[in-house]
Amino acid sequence: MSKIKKLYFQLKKRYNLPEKQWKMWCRRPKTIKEREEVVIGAILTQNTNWQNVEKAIANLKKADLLNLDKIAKINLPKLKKLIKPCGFFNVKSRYLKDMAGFVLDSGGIKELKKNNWLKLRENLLNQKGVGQETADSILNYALDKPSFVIDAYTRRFVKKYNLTQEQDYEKLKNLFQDSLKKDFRLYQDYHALIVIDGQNS
DNA sequence: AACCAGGAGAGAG
DNA sequence: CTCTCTCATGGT
Repeated sequence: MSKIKKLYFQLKKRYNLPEKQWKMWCRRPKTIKEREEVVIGAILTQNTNWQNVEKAIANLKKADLLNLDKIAKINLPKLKKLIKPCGFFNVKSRYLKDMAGFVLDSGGIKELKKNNWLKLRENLLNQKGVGQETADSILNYALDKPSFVIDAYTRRFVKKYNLTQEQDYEKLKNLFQDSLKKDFRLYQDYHALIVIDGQNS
């Protein structure tokens, strides 16, 4: 068994991965509304801690704007004001609107889910404001696709357990994917454990 | 008061 | 292709 797989069982046992430990960013969305929230969160959380994102999301929810249709229509200054707490609001507001447009033009979340996800990943990467991490977050968390997310937590995790010296995003991604069954739930759980382990050390 | 927190794009060399 | 700079807020 690979080191990565062993670590998974080890961490799962140590942290007893129960539903209650699942916070918003690692909870499995079911409804379209929830999936759209994940997409929005994926953009807002860029280079920001989750607490600030929660404030921005709370603002959007309070204004009843926490869905892609509304985001696509709202005027830019208003959107900026609402997402201000999570920083970089000038770029993120533009990214959000672009993303909303992209999803809607594609026929919505439901249609996107039917796409070949490798092709969809390419399309996502062509969107301004969507890099590899954001694309994989959307694919894995919002669309139930087995695309492993490499982020700052994952990189620290890899270093902490001496899994490899590699820094390249794709190579790190493959390191995990090649060692694990292609299961989007497993990828989500693993990433949640990586974050929990990172916060407990 | 500096520094960090789940990134990505644009420009320089 | 790799490096550096910029975008900006909130908590410690």
